[in-house]
Amino acid sequence: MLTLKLIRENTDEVIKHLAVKHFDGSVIISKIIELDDRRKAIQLQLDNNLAEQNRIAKEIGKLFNEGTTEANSAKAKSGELKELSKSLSQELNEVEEEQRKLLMQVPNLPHESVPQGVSASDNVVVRTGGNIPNLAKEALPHWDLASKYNIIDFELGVKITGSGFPVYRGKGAKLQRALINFFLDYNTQAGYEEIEPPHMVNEDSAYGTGQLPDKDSQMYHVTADGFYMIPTAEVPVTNIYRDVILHASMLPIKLTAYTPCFRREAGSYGKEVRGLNRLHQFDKVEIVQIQHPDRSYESLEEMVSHVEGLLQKLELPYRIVKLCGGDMSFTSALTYDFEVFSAAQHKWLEVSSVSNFESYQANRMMLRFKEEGDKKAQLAHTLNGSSLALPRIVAALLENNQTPYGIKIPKVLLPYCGFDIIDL
RNA sequence: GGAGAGAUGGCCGAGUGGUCUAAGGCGCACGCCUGGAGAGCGUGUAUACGCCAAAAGCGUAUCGAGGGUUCGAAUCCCUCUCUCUCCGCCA
Repeated sequence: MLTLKLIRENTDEVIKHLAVKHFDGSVIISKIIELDDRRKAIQLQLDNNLAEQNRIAKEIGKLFNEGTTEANSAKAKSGELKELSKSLSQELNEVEEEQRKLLMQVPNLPHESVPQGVSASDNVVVRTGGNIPNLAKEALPHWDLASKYNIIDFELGVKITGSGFPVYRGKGAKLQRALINFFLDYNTQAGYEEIEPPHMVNEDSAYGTGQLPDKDSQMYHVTADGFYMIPTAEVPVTNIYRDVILHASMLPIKLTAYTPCFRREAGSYGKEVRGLNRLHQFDKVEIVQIQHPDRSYESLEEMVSHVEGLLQKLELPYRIVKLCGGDMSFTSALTYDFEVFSAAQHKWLEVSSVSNFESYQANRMMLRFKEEGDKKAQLAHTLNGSSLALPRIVAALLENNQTPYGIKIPKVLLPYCGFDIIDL
């Protein structure tokens, strides 16, 4: 959520920047400011009114203490004021709610370095690495390899739950565990504190990171208890600091967590989602940083090279793209996507998305910090990224490393797997 | 799931209708004292919104959340949430 201060003080700038995200803010912004003027006027009147009521009540209290029980005219006056206060505060609530609703509809401002563009094809490739293998003509896509070596069973998942819930078995299951451990170790060595958070969250948390109200159809909702299955560890982990005021000296806070992720992804079926390409449940290791506004872009770059290091160790061909205005998420100010090349599908697959949300999430969840000696708390910046999402990494590993005699496992995973090849 | 007890500031904890402008303590910050430290003494110690060009200052709200009674609610009433204890169930 953008701050009212920013909207009021830099109205034209805000509208101009929103246009990069192809969001026409002119009408909604002026509506928000208009509501804000009304809000202030109402609150001034209400506050004065309440102050008068308080004054009368104290006076009556004084009379009682002095033994006088007659205070009927004051009581009547207070009654009138109370009526007025009631309608004013109702009006105030309505205005505030309407303003909040509008504010929630305004996306985060893109950073000035965000490239212009409307779709993924306008994203800018900033770096590439690794080598794309030359596979034989008879090379198999990962879903065929998965069944050939009996390491992932998609049909069995359908029987147990439904499509998009694969069953990993044998070396396939072990590979999952190896990747998770490898990622977590790599992150904690870089100073991230390991967190194991709840896999379901309440409504407040879902609002805090922005999954609600607009993306509720993407989350599994446990209606009996009002919980949501987490679509990413970002939600529970970032919400650790909801309604918290930190000391500036505690920044940056760096956290990492492995969790399964649950996404309904309603309505998307077909070739694009075959095999591991898109699932309802998948494993992911996430990194989160809470940082001082002056240093959040340094952190973003640090997180980008951190994730890049993982892909290099896995010896996968990758590219890093900077998302254009039209392809960015609602809440992000700047996002780098990481893609690996899946050689049998001849496709780049997104395996990580590293973003700086600046104060957009922090404002929504009241995550602030106080500078030593300062009286006023200010909003922190939040950042997060995957390091990494497993299924597409597995897809690329299987396809790219296939040989006639089995699938080779990257050296870095050997201590975690205990094997260096998946064969028959 | 059943029965009971609770929820007060950064923390502990008092407070059952009117100087609550929330006692007291701990912690923290600053000052005095000291050769230095400690002890002691003193002062201060939340958040949001609004008024004000800004600061100072002032106003309003906040004692788990929401509603109600009353001129006046931390205190009384209703609803909800959460925590604890006991029982039941359970990895």
